[in-house]
Amino acid sequence: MLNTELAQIFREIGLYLDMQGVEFKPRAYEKVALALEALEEPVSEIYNRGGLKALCEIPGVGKAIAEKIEEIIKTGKLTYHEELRTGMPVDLRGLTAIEGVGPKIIKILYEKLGIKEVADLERAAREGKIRGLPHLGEKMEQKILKGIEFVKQGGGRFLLGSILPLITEIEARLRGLPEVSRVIVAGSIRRRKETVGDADILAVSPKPEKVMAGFVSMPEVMHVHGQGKTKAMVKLKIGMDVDLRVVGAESFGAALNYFTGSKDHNVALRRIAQERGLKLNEYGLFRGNKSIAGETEEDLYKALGLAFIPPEIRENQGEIEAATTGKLPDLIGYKDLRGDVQIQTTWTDGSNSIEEMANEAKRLGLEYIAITDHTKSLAMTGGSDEKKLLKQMAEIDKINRSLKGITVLKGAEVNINKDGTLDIQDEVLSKLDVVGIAVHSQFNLPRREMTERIIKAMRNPHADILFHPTGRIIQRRGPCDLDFDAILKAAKETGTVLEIDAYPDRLDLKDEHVRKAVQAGVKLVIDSDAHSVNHVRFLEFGIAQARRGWAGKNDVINSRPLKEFLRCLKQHASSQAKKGKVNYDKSTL
DNA sequence: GCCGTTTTCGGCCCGACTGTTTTCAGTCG
Repeated sequence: MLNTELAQIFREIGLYLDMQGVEFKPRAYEKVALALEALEEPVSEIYNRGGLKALCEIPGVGKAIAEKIEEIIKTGKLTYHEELRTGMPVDLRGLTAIEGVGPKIIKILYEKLGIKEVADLERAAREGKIRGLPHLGEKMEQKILKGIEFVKQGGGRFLLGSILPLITEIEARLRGLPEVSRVIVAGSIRRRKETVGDADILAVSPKPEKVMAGFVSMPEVMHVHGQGKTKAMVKLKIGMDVDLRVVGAESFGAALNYFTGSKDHNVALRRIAQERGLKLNEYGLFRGNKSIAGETEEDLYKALGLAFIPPEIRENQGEIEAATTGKLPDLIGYKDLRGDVQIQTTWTDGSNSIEEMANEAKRLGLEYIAITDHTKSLAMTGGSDEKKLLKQMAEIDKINRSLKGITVLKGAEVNINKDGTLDIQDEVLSKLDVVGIAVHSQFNLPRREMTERIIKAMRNPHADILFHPTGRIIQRRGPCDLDFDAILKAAKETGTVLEIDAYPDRLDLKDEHVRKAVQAGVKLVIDSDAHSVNHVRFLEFGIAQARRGWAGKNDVINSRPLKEFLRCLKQHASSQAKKGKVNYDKSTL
């Protein structure tokens, strides 16, 4: 039983209890569902390792839920859940995915019309049977039909990198309205989550109605869900919902904090406020009726006794504890990178030349780049063999002689064969400055075989960086099944650096892996995986991912000047150490 | 049902908007 399946059982119990009007328990079950989904280790393994006691260490799991988990692991089902489902056998997951449909409405639909699944609901709505039910009228009937349509279109989440340009433009346009003094995009976009479900925009204005009117009449808007005095909700033509909220300047910080989330982070902050006899809402932090903070987020955190917490790590994953004890990490900054070390060119499947890529990187303020075209077993990209690589190296030498202000390093994205060997001979690899290794085929090997394959490749003395370590492509391909802890251990042992591939649909490593790597003391690079000059700017998404994983500047070696960067790579470190030029000590890297 | 350097019992985040209402329930974030 997968963690997500367990989570779904508990989520459904929460919904059933919600229907019955039970207080507080629904939230306990929902919370446990989220906690289980966030776990990397299979719950069954936790149980096998430490029984009920170990289960109780999962946040939100107490004695009662631990016993329920045990029952599911032992029997494959949960009697309590089965009983609830027998009482109302409906497709909770499908129905709650429809906007405006929650547990109470589902109960009414089932009891009055016998609706069990989305298809039943759609039919009933089309036949006009929804209107007239308690709490349901003609408008809800239409809203439900629209919601079903949206779900059918696969509506859901959007890649951060694909929607950020549009949202930034909308933000700029709002800022241009004469009635508006401040605008900022909050929500999961401000936290730089890799995918976002909607956009939350916050504005300060003395005339909210005018701002609302300007917002809902923008050409990108397809539908207005709702429009009040201070809040409007629309759906854009691209299918994404955008909420706009207008507040007064005195509440800007509190509102920004509230709309940035995450929800869990906010709940935790409010609890802290409460413990101090205060009340926190989107208008400010209050003692009685008196606001004691709220104009800026900095004030707010300070008044709660916390250091300022960067938006990227507001997930209630330990950042609040760290902020109380002064142990927040000093995150890498958006301007801290000095080089980009994965770049493809027209030599293989890129669309720009080495010089063009170098000039773009220079324009963005970088000091060095590594050209890392594909290698021969990736035939469809025209991957380089040894001969072509040597030719490219000579070409790079030539380019470096004429290029000013940026250095081009010789590299390759070397393919890892199925057996863990590399598809370029060591003799040629030894001549490269940067050897990236990557899996590009046979993604579905069993966990053990895949892990051993990659570790074997990492043990090659010339392999410097493991590119896109899990191989996932967001919304298209899941990660390879591998033992990430074993990969980290091998990285530490061999001095192999792990990549954060900043390409918006890769972002591989992802945030939680980054955090593990940082904790393990494994070094990272952030690079763009650019295949065109327009892609080098993707570095910002990689930096965001690194920040979400609590990485500091020190953890990311391409934040260092060129010479230092090279010293951090295996082959350079060891070869120069041999020559007695550098005191190579992995522990200081 | 969970949780605890104020608690093993008594708390559990808070408000906007909509649609259905005749003062509010449900959903959402």
